[in-house]
Amino acid sequence: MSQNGVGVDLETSLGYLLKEASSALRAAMEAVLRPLGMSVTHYSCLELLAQRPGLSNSELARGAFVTRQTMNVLLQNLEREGYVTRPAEAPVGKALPTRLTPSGRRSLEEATVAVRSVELRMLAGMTETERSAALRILRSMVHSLRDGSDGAPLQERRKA
Amino acid sequence: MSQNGVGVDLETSLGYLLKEASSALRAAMEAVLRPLGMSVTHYSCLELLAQRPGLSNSELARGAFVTRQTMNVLLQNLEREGYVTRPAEAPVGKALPTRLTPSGRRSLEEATVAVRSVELRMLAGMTETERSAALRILRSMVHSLRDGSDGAPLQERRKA
DNA sequence: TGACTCATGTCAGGATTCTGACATAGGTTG
DNA sequence: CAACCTATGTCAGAATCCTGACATGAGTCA
Repeated sequence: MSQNGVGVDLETSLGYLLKEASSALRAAMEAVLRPLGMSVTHYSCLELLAQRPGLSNSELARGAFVTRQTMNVLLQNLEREGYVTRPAEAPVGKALPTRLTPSGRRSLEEATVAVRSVELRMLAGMTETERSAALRILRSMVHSLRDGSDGAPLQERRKA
Repeated sequence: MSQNGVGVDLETSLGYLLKEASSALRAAMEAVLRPLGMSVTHYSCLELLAQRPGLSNSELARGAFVTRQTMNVLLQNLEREGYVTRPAEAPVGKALPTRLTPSGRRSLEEATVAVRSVELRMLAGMTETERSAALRILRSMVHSLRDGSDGAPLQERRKA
C-alpha cells in the first residue's frame, strides 16, 4: 500500500520520534493496565501519591500532565472507591493533601509490577551508558522547551 | 507548597521523562500553532501529506498516532476548507489517496517555520553526537516496545 | 469458484479531557 | 491596613478522541 520508498526525513526528526516513542509507551502501558481496570492517568496518580504522599490535586495534575479539573474528577472517583483519602477541610490554604489508603496501596502494587515490565522491555537492548545518556538528553530537551515557552527566549531566569 | 525535598526516583525514570518531554513538546507546538489556527494533529496531517503525497486516511491516522475515525473527520474538514483533495472514487480498493492543494501547501509552509523553530529550540544545547545518540536510542525504545506488545514476549519473530 | 481473512471508509454513541468561569485562601506590596 | 496577585478547588459546557459497528473491496486458499 502506497509505496513508502520515498523515504523522507520524517524518521530523522527528533520531534516525530519523540512523539512516536511516547505513543508506543502509552499504548504498551494501556495494554498491561487494562486487565487491571486501570488507565494510565489512574496509575500515574497512584504512583505519584506513593512517592510523594500528601500532594494536592493541582500538584498531582502537574505531575501527571493533565489539567487540575481532569485530576479532580479522577480523585473524586478514587476517593469514592476507597483508594485515596482527602481531609474534609484544608489544613492550610485551600489545598487538600491526598494520601493512599491501604487498598490504594495494594492496587498500586499490582500495577507497578506490570508497568515495570513495560519499562524493562523498553530499556532492553540499551547499555547502561545509553540509558544515562537518554536521561541527560531528555532532561535537556525538557529544559530547552520550557525555557522559551513563555516569552523571553534566551534570557537569564530570576528566582527558580 | 508541599516540600519536594523527598526526591524519589521519579526523575530517574526514563518512562516518566519520555512522557514529560513529549508533553513539553506538544505544549510548545500548540503554543506556536495556535496563532495560525492550527492544531498539532492538523499540522501533522499536512506535513505527512507534503512528505508522502497520496497517503490514505488510515495511513495518515497511523502516521499521526490517532485512530482512522479521528483522522477521517479531520480530513473532511480540511477537504471542505480546500486544503486537501480526495477523489470521489477509489482508484483501487477503498483507499482514497489524499493530496495537498496549493492552498494547503501555503498553509503548511507557515506552520512549518513555526514548528521548526520549536524543534530548533528543543535541540539547543545538544551536540551533534548527542542528537544522533538520541535518534538511535529513541528508535531502540520504539522497536523494543512494539516487539512484545502483541503476544510473544521474547520470541524470534518470523517474517518481519 | 466460494469461503475466509484483512484493510479501508464511514456512521453513531459514549468516554475522556479541556476551556471558561467563579469563589476563596494566602502572600506581597504600597 | 487595603489592594493586588497568585494558587487552589470546583462546577458547567464544549471540544476532542475513542470504541463499537457495518458495508465494501482485495487478496488467499482450499
